[in-house]
Amino acid sequence: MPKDTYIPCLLQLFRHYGYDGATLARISEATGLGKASLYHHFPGGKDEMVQAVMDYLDAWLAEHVLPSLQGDDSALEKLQRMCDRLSELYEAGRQPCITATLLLGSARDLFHDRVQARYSAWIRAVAQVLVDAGLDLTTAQQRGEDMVITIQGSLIVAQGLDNPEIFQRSLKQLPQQLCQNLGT
Amino acid sequence: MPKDTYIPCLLQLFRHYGYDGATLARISEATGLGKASLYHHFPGGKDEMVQAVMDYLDAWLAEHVLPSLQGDDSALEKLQRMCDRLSELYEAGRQPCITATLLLGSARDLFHDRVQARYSAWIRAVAQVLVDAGLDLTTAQQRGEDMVITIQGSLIVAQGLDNPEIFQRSLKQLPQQLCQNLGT
DNA sequence: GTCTATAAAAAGATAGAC
DNA sequence: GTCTATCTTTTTATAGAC
Repeated sequence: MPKDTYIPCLLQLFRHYGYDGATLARISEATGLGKASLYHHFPGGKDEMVQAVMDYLDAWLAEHVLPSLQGDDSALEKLQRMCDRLSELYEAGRQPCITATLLLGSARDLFHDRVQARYSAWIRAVAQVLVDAGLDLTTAQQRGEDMVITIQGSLIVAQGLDNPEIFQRSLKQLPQQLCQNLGT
Repeated sequence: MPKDTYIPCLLQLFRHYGYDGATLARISEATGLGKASLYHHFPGGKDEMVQAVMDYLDAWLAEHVLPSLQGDDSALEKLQRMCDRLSELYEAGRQPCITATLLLGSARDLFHDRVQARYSAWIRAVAQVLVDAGLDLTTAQQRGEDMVITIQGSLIVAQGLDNPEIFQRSLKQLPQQLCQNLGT
């Protein structure tokens, strides 16, 4: 089997257990591969596995999320499309975000740069949509930050209260909030 | 030294490294205690250490945060006082939250109940303030959830972008947002 | 590409002296 | 209450056969 086959499984493991908690024993069991086979696909060990998962997600975001912000329709419609895609990514609030998991463990230093780059790009893309809709740059930037804050926060709280609907409600209200006081 | 001495140090370790990442070696180095001494104070090992940290935080919240929601002044003033206390707890956005760290690792099952209880109590307390100020119960409950979402989310993003000011800005805007459309 | 077997290192935990 | 020494288990990683 080509190594890409195992990426979704690795994503699942790392976002649930974190870098330290996703042990080779667990990974071996979940993928059905022996440890030696895992090192055949990922000679760099867990480090390389996480990088591969991040590559996969970067591609997914570039293909499915960011394009939803393009087009001729209104900012509100763009942001609603984006939220629909994000709901898929996090399975309607039932799945944690791997960036949060990586930021909050001992592997922070290893992956911080990648997480920072992704957050920045994402915030920038949303801010651009709002600037195009007539908002000033500073406010647009803040609302981009607010979007990531709301996504990450509602995923945490959904986990903490064991209630995915908290994520769903937040996501539903998000586009309206981001478009508040837009001239158009 | 009595064991309470080491609680703040343990809090620091667990919220930064998570349950798995806070190894006995690191704990030993940070506290200056040998492993055997750690087991003298905490016979249950790391599990008991985390429980002790959670006890400490529950007491801190009960003593410093929840009382700020009592009194005769306005909802806005109460929530502003609460936010000031939270800023201390998270050192103005430079420290992660231990509940998020515990939810996102392999120790989730061990501590989920405590995290859930804390979130619920906190949400309830804020909702009560808003109900007393005239808001309907459903909206008040949602705003309580929004408060935890904003706190947790902005701490994550502040970590991810290495910029504590994101937390500070969110916290500053939070009381106004929670009091939106209040009759009084 | 996958396996069994094994090694090497790290982590959790305990015994017993001081 | 703290230490050194030791033990057990887990985890990461590799060698080499198929």
